[in-house]
Amino acid sequence: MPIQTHPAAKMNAPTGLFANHFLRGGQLPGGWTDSIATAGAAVSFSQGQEIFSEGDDADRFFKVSAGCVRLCKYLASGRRQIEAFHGTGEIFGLEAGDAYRLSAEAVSECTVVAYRRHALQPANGNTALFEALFFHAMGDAARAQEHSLLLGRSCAVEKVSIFLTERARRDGAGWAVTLPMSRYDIADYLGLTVETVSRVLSKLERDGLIKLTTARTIAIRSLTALRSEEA
Amino acid sequence: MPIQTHPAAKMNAPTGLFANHFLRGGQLPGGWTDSIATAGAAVSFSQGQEIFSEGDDADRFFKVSAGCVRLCKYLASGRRQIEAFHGTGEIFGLEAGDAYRLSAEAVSECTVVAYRRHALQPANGNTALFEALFFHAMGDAARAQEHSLLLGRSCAVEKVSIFLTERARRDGAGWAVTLPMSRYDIADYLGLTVETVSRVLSKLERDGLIKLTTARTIAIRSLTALRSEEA
DNA sequence: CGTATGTTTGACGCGAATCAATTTTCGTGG
DNA sequence: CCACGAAAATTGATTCGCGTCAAACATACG
Repeated sequence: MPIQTHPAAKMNAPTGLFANHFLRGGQLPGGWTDSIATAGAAVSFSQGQEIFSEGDDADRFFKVSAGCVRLCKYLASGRRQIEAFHGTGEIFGLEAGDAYRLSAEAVSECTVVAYRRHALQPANGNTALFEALFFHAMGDAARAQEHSLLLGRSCAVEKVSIFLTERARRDGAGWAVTLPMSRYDIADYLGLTVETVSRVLSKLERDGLIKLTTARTIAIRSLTALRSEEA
Repeated sequence: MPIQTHPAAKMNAPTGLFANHFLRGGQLPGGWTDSIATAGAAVSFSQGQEIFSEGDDADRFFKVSAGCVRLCKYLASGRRQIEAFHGTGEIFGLEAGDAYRLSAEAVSECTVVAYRRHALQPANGNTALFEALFFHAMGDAARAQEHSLLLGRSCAVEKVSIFLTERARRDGAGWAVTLPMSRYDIADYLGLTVETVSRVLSKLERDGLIKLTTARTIAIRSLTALRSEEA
């Protein structure tokens, strides 16, 4: 069975300002990076390492060239909320203000390329880049809203099911989903505890919807059934 | 005691593309509307009326000139999640795709002005408008992420407390917070039930943090104490 | 004034968090 | 290559916050 197409991918091209770009979450059209100065060569981070921290001066933004990055926020109580995971080709860390509102950390060993924010100049006639950034911001907002929906109105089984189908759609490798992140990361992304995530995965396996090949590799037995678990 | 300034308002002006605009959530600089064609005069909606529906052709976007609008999504199960409330001066309904991803409804009697999306042309040299839209999108993303944090990692008391302090900050009318929306709306915004919202408000009143003057008017007794209820 | 809608309060049950204990996985050095 | 220790993941027992169900009360509207 083919992986179903995400609703957003079905949209037709709109008119006017909106006629040129259709981007998947966080991505920008190829070649755009040539038009602005980079802050340097690609930088690698080992697993768990911090790329930038909430409150840091947001003078740079990044593109993932390999691996996976998480954007998260820590509360005074020690709780953590992961806002998003960013994989290869996606950009992150572009802020409107002068400080990062979230921290970025390497989920897995990863490589990112940094770009200087002040290199972005709207007056230089590079409307294509400008448009791309605009759509990036719009995509960010859309994904954050989807995330809110997930967090606000779903029970544990629904959350995990949605997470898995979304993952399956992303890496598009058929039924095998490879998770770069830990159960803790998944829990903090879904607003659950590690134990609950683990329990739900076990339940989904007992029900025959998935198979936990290894802890970080999940085979999806029935995407249809899994989707039906989504509210 | 003065209402505390929201962190975002404290940011210093950044450089480059980011040097010109500092906008509160969803707002655009005055006068920008003169530069594009409107779809017509202001339109009024009565309480509860639908402005647009999820899936509708998103050829227009709107600015609230009076009243309050809610953006929400309905799940198949009948559950509803409110993503945001938009008050006077804020714009909403600007989409990257060709269809609205959310429905917009009038929370209170309200008036909005519609603008044609295709009137937005980046090539006409109107970089100021373009920048404004970019920052609008960035602001949308930021607020959606704050919302995620709220939904994912807060208990009922924290959610309501954050909601109230945010409201107090918005209308800035000292200690009296006027709520244009019902308890149902608040509940669906916070990912709670009406009963829980009501119970928490009663508890906050019992504890002396607020005073329920009328159902839709709340006097804040101690903003400090209320803030300490936040996570 | 009566009906509908919105709000509050109470009783109860369920789902997910918490606390606790294994088991598994994985990185590291012998 | 295997042994070891640490971290990750799973599983179980119990608690508790919030949802659900139900009813009383308040407010707005025709």
